Amino acid sequence: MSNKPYHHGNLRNLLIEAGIELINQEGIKQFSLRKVAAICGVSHAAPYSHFQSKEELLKAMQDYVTERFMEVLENAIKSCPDQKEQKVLVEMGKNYVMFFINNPQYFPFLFSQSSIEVNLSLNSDGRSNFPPFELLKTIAFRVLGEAGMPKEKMQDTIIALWATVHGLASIATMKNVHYDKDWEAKIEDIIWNK
Amino acid sequence: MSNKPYHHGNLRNLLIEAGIELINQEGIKQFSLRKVAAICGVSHAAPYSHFQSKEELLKAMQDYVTERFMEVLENAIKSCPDQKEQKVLVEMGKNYVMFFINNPQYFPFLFSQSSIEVNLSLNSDGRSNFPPFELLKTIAFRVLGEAGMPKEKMQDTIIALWATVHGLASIATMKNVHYDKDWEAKIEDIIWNK
DNA sequence: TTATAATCTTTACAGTGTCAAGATGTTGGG
DNA sequence: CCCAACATCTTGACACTGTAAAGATTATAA
Repeated sequence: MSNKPYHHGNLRNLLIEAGIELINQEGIKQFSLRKVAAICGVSHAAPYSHFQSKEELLKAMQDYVTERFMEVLENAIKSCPDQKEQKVLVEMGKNYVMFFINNPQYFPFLFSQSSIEVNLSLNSDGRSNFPPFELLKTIAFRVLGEAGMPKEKMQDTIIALWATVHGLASIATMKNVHYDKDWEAKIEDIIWNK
Repeated sequence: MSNKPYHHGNLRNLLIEAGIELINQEGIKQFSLRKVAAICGVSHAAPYSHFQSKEELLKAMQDYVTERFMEVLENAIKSCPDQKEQKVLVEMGKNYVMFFINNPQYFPFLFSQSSIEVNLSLNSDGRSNFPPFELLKTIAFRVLGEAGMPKEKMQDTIIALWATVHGLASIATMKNVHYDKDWEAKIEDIIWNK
C-alpha cells in the first residue's frame, strides 16, 4: 500500500483535487488529462502511474464529489435530532437540491455519463452503486414506515421523492434560470406539498 | 434560400440524421465530426460548409430531437379530446418520461451540456428556449386554472410537476435500472398521486 | 549495497476540431 | 451560350487530445 508521497508528493490526490477544480472552473466539456497534469506540474503521462485511463481519474473524482454530497445529506439528518415525521425528508431534499445549486458543474459531471446503477427495490439485496440514493432510501423507508405507510405505497413514494428533488436539481442547474423567489424556501415548499 | 441538393445531395440534413443515429448507437461520448462526415461519405471538413463548428451541428441535432419530443407531447394532448381535469397533464408526463425511456441516449444528449435557458415565471414575457417546457407550462396553466387553483400556487405546482417527470426521466435512463414493475403504469400512478 | 518496484519523463502515434487554400460543380446575367 | 460569382467539397496542415512503450529517476526492501 502506498498513499504517501513518493517522488512528487501525493500526486494521486493532487490530480483528483486539481481535476475537480478544473471542472468547477471550466466545466466537464473543457476537462482534459493533460491540463490536469500541467496544473499539477507533472508531465502529461504522469497520471498513468495512478490511473489506467482518463475515465478512471474521472471515476475517482466522481467518488470524491459523491462523498462531499453524502456529507451534505448527512448534515440534513443530523440537523433533525428529533426526526419529526417527514421533516428530515424535507431537509434531505432541500440539501440535495442546494448542493447542486451551490456547485452547478457537479450535476452534469455526476449524472451525464452516468455509470450510476439504480436499484429501486427496497430489500437489501438490491443496491445501487450510488450511496446518496441508498441513504435516501434507507431514511425514507424508516420515516415513512413509522408514519404508517403501507409497504406497497412506499416504493412509489420514495421514487417520487427522489425524482422530484433530482429533477429540481437538474432544472435549477440549467443555464439562465430565472426564478423570482428564494430557491431555498421554495424548494422546501415544493417538497412539503408533495 | 437553398434547401435542395447541390453537389452531394442535402448534406446538411444528412449530417443531422447521421449524427443522431451515431448518438443513438454509441452515445454522446463517442460522437465526433469526422465520424459523421465519414458516415455521410464526405471529407472531414465538408461539414464546415453547413455548420460553423461541431457545437452548431450538435445544436441542430438537439433542435431536431426536440421537435420529435414536442410531437410526442402533443400526441398526449390530442389523446385527451375532452381534456378532463388533470388527465391531460398525466398523459403529458407519461409521454415525457417514456420518450426518454424509449431513447435513453437522448436525455444526456439534450440536457448535459445544456444550453437550455429556463424561465419559470408564468407571464408570457418570460420564455424558455426549450419549447417542451413552454408547452407544459401553457397546458398546465390552463388546466390548473380551470380546476380553480389560485395563481399563487400554480408556479410551484408546475415546477413540481416538471421536476418530477424530468427527474423520473433522468433516473430511468441511468445504467442498469432495476425496477420490478411496468414503467408506463407506474409513472402514471406516481404522477397521479402527486 | 543492491536488486526490485514505484514513479515520472520522453517520445511517438492515432484521432480530434478547425482553418486555409484550392478544386469542382451550380447558378444567374450578359 | 458563356463566363463570372458563388456554394460546396477536398486536401493539407496545425494544435490538442488520450494512450502506449521505453527509459530515467527515486524509494523500498533484502
